[in-house]
Amino acid sequence: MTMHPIGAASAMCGVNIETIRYYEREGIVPRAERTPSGRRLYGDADIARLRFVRRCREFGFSIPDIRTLLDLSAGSDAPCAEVKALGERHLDGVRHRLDALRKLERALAELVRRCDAGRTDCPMLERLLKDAGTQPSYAG
Amino acid sequence: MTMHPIGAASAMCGVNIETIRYYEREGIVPRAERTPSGRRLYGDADIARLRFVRRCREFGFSIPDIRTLLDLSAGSDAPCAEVKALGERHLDGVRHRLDALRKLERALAELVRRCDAGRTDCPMLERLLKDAGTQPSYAG
DNA sequence: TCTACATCCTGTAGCGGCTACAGGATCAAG
DNA sequence: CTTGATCCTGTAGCCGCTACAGGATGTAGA
Repeated sequence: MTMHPIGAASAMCGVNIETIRYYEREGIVPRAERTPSGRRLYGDADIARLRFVRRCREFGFSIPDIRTLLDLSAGSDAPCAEVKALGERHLDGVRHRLDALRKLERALAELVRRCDAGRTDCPMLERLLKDAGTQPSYAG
Repeated sequence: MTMHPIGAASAMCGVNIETIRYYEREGIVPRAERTPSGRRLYGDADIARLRFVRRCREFGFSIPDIRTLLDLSAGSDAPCAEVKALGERHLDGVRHRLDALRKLERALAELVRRCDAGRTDCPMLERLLKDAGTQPSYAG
């Protein structure tokens, strides 16, 4: 099997070198094989695993979630129900953050809109100084 | 002036005790007055400032941004233009995150939707394992 | 007065998920 | 044989808190 040093592996999987080493420290990917001088070597399976992790991160899964997904994908029994449940929990979380961020965007847009540049008194500062109007509840 | 210990001040401004101390360490609020035994004491102006900081945080402003807002509100010249500019920059950032999160939500919803619990093969895992379909680009 | 218990103090470490060094070893090409 | 790229380990920093440990002080009741 063709083995690649970490730089090439990084380019192939789209995960930055430092992050690959971090994943190894965290046990997300197994300790890589080494050359006699101690340099890491990656085969196709390793690179596939790193790509999987990257894709999971792009979908916003946490490191513990990814650990679970890796365990489920390694197990022999049908994991689909559990995978789906995990995905749904994550989706719920994302939707909550989305709601919070939408509220924040509205409140912030309103705050800025009321602000006419060039005047002496500043409505935006005043609203931040006093209690007034719609308060966002930011969580994202 | 009536002075309050940190617990009462915390209740009045809605900022947690540890966070108040953190703000003091960071120089967001000035070092509080002390009793002879070294306990912090807060007056109305201190509590108003803490409330201001809390409100800024609820609008998602960063600590450095809040420092700037505090400087602007303390200055004697008309700060509205700068305040507005800062608000707009922040709003831009929020909108970018909102876009990213919306894309993520769509991609994730699609990923989960395709997953029928109970089957042996798992489409969700497969899509994470292989390159396929819409990839989110998560940044929030 | 003694005893509980609440509140406060400083200082430090942890969270997540990286990222950015320092300081050194090793490798490939010319 | 030199240059420069690549790699190694280990540690610290990012953000905005939060959670201790271990101790001092304050307050209220018996």
